[in-house]
Formats: sequence, structure tokens, C-alpha cells
Amino acid sequence: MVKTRIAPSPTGIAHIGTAYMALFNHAYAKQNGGEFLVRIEDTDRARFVEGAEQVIYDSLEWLEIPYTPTFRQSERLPTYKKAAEELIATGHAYYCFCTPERLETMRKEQQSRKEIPRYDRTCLHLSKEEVLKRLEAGEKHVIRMQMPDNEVIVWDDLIRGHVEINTKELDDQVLMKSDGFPTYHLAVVVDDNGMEITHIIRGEEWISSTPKHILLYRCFGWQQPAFAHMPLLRNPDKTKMSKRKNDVSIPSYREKGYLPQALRNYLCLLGWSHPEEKDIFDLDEFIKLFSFERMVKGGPIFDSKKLQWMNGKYIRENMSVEQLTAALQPFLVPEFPADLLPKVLPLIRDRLVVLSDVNDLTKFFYTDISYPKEELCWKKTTPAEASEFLKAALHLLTSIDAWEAKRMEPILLEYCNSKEWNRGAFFMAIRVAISGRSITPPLFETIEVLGKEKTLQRLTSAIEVLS
RNA sequence: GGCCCCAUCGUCUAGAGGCCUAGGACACCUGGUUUUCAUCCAGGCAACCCGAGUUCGAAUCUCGGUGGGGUCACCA
Repeated sequence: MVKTRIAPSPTGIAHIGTAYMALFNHAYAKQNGGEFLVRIEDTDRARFVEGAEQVIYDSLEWLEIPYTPTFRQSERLPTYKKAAEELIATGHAYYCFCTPERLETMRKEQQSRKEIPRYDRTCLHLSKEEVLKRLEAGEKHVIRMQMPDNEVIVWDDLIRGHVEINTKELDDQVLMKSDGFPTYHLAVVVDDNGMEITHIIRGEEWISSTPKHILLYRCFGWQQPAFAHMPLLRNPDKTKMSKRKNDVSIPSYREKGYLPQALRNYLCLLGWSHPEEKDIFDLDEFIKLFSFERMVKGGPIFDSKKLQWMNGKYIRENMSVEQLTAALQPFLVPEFPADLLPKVLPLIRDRLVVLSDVNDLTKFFYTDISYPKEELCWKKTTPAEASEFLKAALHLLTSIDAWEAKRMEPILLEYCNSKEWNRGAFFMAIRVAISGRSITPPLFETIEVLGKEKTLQRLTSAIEVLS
């Protein structure tokens, strides 16, 4: 059975890159009737952030990417210890007592000699007796993997094809830290094997450490999974997508009012393309059509412009009124009138890019408005003309009882024509008078929702401003 | 710097030797619809990194440059 996974570390924000990997891992597993698992890699106690794990789970749930939670690596320390000791017993690893300080000076010297910094294997040559003595004395130590000197490690990457790296480029990687926690390289192999992961779909940043992992599978005598190294999401300057240069936090997109289905859809298009070149499709379609063959190898730039367009498109075309109403609820400010949303929804639907836009678009319906004189005078309209426009509108609207857009529009329009007024100027004066802004939904629909009382009141005060 | 990965419009990409005077989408520009904005519709701008080969023919294959990225921790 196909089993895929993501293995995020709870070190801070729930990263967009994690969502990206989750999406593809889930899709591939699901497509093959397999399972997508989540494991928490919390072996770095220095960078551990309380609560980060929950944010990751919450984010996946928000994105509606189904997953099976498994465990935290911190719960399995004895397993890694046993595995590391097995490696020592079989001669693939050794104890190292070098202090961080010694390693630091060693690296500096190597760098000053323009050599590649790497462990000098001092402790590899320690006698068995000495190792035992120092261990018994309780001396701090790590366990290092003994890399073969000159061996070409090859694998057939599902995305990149044939990749080969010589072990002479590799360091004697630390497998167990002095605090008793495993490093990523040991834990990832032990756990992926334990969880029977068949396909490791992860970021390109892992390519250079893949040989270490492959070697570990061999040392343990375990079956090696397939590898697929995904392109790395980039900042606009092409560097690896980062907090510094981009909004990479999943909850942040949620708070801004992006729809999970839109974000998901957008992520699918980074590195993968629909066989029919469609750009709007749902998760089921992605699962059905996904293939590594259609992956590009270059790292795509995460461009929020297209995401914005897609979000607006989903809002106006792929959601029922009920769905949109429900989605909007968390974004409404406390003072938003309870009965307003159903009335304004048809007016603002095509104007929403993100859900949080709802407040700005509707604020003038229920709060007091104000405007300087100039706003009422569109283009070359004089205050006197604007005042005349508004007085006429006030007069005409006062006499209308059936408060419907389709009733008032012809009346106002006809009057405007009879006076040979500039239509734009006339309607703009009214628009600004009733809303306080020059950009609004269609005028008469807005007036209808606003109600007769408020409309007349606002026209009156606008006339006062102009006088 | 060593090693590894990569390279089509500003961005996401289609393209697996002739279908390519390189297609689509976003963004941008223009026009139409419209009393504003948005939507919608029509159109436009815009790319095969460079150089050698292979071939009757290369965006597509090979090699070399160049450029970009990743990685070289007791971080993942």
C-alpha cells in the first residue's frame, strides 16, 4: 500500500510550504488508495515552540486536506537510541567526544585553508577501551555515521530522474545528539521505515542529504522508499520562500479571507499543470489527474496576484449564497447589523477579492458618513450644480413610496435627461451624498438597501455641506 | 568555494524533433457593456539564457558556457 507523509517540525509558524507538501503527498496517496500520514519532528528542543504542532493540524483541517496523525519523535527516544547502537555494533557508526568548541575551531581552520568543513574523524580512531572508559565516565558524546570514503550513491528520483552523489562529498553526520535526541537524518529513516512509508515526497532542499538516508536504509537492511524531490517555492527574488520576504503563514491567509479551496487550487498550479490546461479545479480532480510526469523542476515563485484573482473567482463563481454567507460570518465586525448581509451580498459579491473586504465594502450602510465638499463635485461640477442635483434627487425620491431600485432609477434618469445634466456628474453627486464615497455598488440597488429614511437624511445633510 | 538541482512571456505554465509565424492563465494596456467601481466580453503587449554540435529540420537531443537556486550544523 502506498504511504506518504509530511514531517513538519513545530518550530514556529505553520508554513505554506508545509501545506504545499501536504497537498501533493495527500493527492498521491489518495490516488493510489493509500494513506497520508503526519508525523511531528520535534527533536530540536532549542527551536521547539509550544502550540506550533496544533497550528499545523488546524491548518491542514482548514485546508481540508485529510490526514492521519501519528506521533511526535520525542515520544520515541529509546527507538532511535537502539537504532544508533545497532549501527555502532555493525560498524557503521561511532562515538564522538569532540566538544562543540573543538569542532568550531576545526571548521575555522579548515575554512581558512579553503577546505570543505567536515569532521576530521579524530574519534573514529579511538580504541574500544578508551571509548568504553569515557562513556563510563559519563563524558558527553554524540554518535556519528561513518560515511564510505568514495562511493557513488544513485537513485531514480520520481521528479528529477537519475541523481548521483559521491559519498566523498559527505560528512560523518551526527546521528545522535549529546542530549539523547536523534538528528533528523537518523529519525527520518527510522520512522519512515517504521511507518512503512513507500514514497517520500519532499522539498528539493533534501536532495543533498538523500544519500545519507539511502545509506542508512542499507545499513539497517531496510527497503528503500521511492524519492520525489519537489521544486522549492520561492520569494519574488527567487530565494527559498521565507518569512522575511513573503507571507508564509497559513493562518495568516485564513485571517485575510482566502478560501481554503482557492489556496489549495493555487498551490496545485505551482509546479504542476492540469493536462487540459485548466486552472480552476477541485481537490478530487487534482487527485485524479496528478502525476509526477507533469511536474516542473524549476522552483516557482509564490505570486499572490494570481491567488487573489483565483480567490475572487471562487467567491463569485464557485460558492452558493449560503456557503458565502457562512464563510463571511467570521469576518464581520461586531457592529455589523444582523439583517444587512443578505441584502448587500448580491451587491458586493463580484467585488470581493478576499472575505475580509466585506467590511470596507459595506461600512457606509450602517455608520455615519462624512465627506469634503469636493467629493460631491465630480469632474468639473460646481458646488452650486451639485447642490441643485441633490435637491432634485431629494425631491424626486421623497415622493417615491415603493422603495425599489427599478422604480426610482427611471424617474431620476428621466429628470436628469430633461434637464440635460451630465449623467455622470448627477449620479456621482448622489452616490457620494448617500455613501460618502465615489466607489460603490450600483447606485439604486445601494439606495434601496440603505432605505428611504437614511437616504433622504443623507441627501439633506449633503446639501447642507454644499451651501 | 565544493557538490547537487534547475533554466519558455514580468509571474504560473503548455510544449516530450516538424502541428510553434511558441498556446493558455494572472498581471498590465486598449476598446465594449456601465451613472462610479467591480464583474463580464473583445483585442493588445510580452518569452524559448548564450554558443557549438546532432539532424533535411531543435524550444524540444548532446556538449560547453552563463545565470539562478539548494546544500555543506549536536536545525529540520
